[in-house]
Amino acid sequence: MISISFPDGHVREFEDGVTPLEVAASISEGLARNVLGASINDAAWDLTRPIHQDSSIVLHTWDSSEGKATFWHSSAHLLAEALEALYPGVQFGIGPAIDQGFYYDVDLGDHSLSVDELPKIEAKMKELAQHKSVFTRQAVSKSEAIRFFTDKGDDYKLELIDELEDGTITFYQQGNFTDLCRGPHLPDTSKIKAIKLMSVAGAYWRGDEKRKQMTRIYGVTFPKQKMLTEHLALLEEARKRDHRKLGTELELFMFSEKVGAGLPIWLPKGTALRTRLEDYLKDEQLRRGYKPVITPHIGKKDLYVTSGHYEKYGEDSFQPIQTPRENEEFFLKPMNCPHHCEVFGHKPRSYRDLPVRIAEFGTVYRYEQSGELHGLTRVRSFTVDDAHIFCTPDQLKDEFLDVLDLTMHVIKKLSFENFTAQVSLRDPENKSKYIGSDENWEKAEAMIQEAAAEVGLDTVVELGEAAFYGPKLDFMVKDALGRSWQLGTIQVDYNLPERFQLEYIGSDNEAHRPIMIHRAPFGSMERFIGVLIEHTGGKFPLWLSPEQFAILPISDQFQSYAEDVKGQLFAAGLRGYIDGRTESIGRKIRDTELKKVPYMLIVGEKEAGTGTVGVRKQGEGDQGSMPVEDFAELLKGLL
RNA sequence: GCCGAUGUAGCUCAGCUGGUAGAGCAGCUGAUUUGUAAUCAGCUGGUCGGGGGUUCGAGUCCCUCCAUCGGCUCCA
Repeated sequence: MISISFPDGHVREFEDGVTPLEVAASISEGLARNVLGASINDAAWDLTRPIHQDSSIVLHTWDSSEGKATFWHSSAHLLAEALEALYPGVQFGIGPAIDQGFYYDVDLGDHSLSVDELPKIEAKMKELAQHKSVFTRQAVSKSEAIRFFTDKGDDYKLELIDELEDGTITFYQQGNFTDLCRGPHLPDTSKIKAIKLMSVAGAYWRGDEKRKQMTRIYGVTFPKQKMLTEHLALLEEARKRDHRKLGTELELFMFSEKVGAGLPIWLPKGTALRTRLEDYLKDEQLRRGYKPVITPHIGKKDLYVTSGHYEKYGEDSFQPIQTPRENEEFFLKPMNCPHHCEVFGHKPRSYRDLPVRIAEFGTVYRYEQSGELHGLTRVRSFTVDDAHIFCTPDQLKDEFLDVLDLTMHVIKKLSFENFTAQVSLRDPENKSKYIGSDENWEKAEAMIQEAAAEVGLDTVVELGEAAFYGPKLDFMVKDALGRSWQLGTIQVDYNLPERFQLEYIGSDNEAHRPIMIHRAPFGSMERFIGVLIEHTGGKFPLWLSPEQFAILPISDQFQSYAEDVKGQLFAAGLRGYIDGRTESIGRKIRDTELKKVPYMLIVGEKEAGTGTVGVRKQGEGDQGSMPVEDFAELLKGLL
């Protein structure tokens, strides 16, 4: 007998060799039916794999991420089995579960797979799932594993095996398909009831663009058809919130083929929104002692040689602009920091003047590869709500904490509750990618983690995500389709002050090197607003909304009363317009609803006679009528 | 940049195996003066993404460039 302990603490005795599935069955029939995977002593475990020692157990159902991962990983194997049946000779890379499903990277030789073939593969998967093929786990020696895939002719698997320890290698087989795999898997394929292959994409083998590009097939599966239907409906809803679609519909911004790809053009409504966001941060920064500056959009090549940007990105930037006579070379600025370093350095600085906080909404231009461009979230020209803080080592922590406070303030103000704080450190395997001494890097990296811990911020650490001059604390937010974007960022930098030979005179009358903090709470106005559009679905908070109200006269006769109301509301500091078209009230309401103007004010005979407005809230309908001044107060209370 | 797909009026889309473009909405004009999500009628509007080719004839086929979409790689 062995004893097995459960997450709630209680312990029960079972026969030696009991399987998690049997354990589940001993609890309830329903659990046995719904369980998808298990963890034994925190290690992933197949439901049908015997347990031979005293253990702790966690049973995973669909409601847990482990349960879903097991389900989707098994689905990837099912996809592979179908592909092997339909495309003999296909070679397999990797096929993991991901956030919303799974994929498998395959090499189909000369055949280029088109989306039209997906239904056929889907059908094959369904057919194979119904065979109720059992997933069998088999430990194999490294030489056996190599022999198997050599015979099969799968170079990718051989490369993977090459990196594995002998004695740790397992195969999983279901039906006629055998794969190198760590597991775990479902007991059999029959649980996979609903299958949808989503898309086909290219993906470099092992993520290396110098290696072969494989075909990646994305799919998602569910234990019930209804869940798939709901999932697809949810995706459809998310597409409606796509900022590229809403941005066009609400006339916030546009792109023009003539102006150029990745160069957003802000339309009046988008500009109104963006300006309000900028003004809000500018005010906040003034209160916190930032000094706004304005610097040019280009800078001499030498500036970027000094900063190190030229060496790092010179080839991958927009190429220099040359003056016609002198052949001087200027680059469009890809960052504001070199300019700001010059601002700091323009006069002698005393320790008494520090910290110096130089702020600028600076527009920068970066060459992004054509395939990378994406609405407002990945563009070639964007405006950073940038500032650079130059301080003494003693001040660093406090300055960092103040920046953190400001960033959290912004995130809260815009209700981005679901962010991830990511500590982006350098890749210890590849230090040559970065400038500066190990000592400075270590100091900076330690400081960021310390400060984050101090304010109780939950962070995830990512190695290799640092900027080339320093580590970062990045705030990541997901878009409507679940893609993660970096918004706010705080970076500690010991290196640029050195490269620019920046100094201040300390109380000891000696020259010292300041430390620099780069920070941008929004990150980029473009990306921030792109993500904001998706979060709000275009229904912006009242203080940001380009129009706060629309006055809808029932007929022409009430035009002058409408003007009257508008005058009163303008006087109260609110903004809006009159829809004076000769249209039915139903029509005006519909159009205004679609424009997502927060409040509609219906004015007709009743209202004109009593000095009131009929208030209708966007998306919520009629709110009854109230005196104009009450409405003004109501709105001001909401700002 | 790479793999795959798409590109027809301002927007959403139709256009079969090649025979020289069509709808709804928007816009304009007129009528309607309207009470909480589309009043009616008429009209305008497209070098079918650009260029090249095949063909008697190309929105439909081929090449190429551009842009967009889904990914990969990259992201100071």
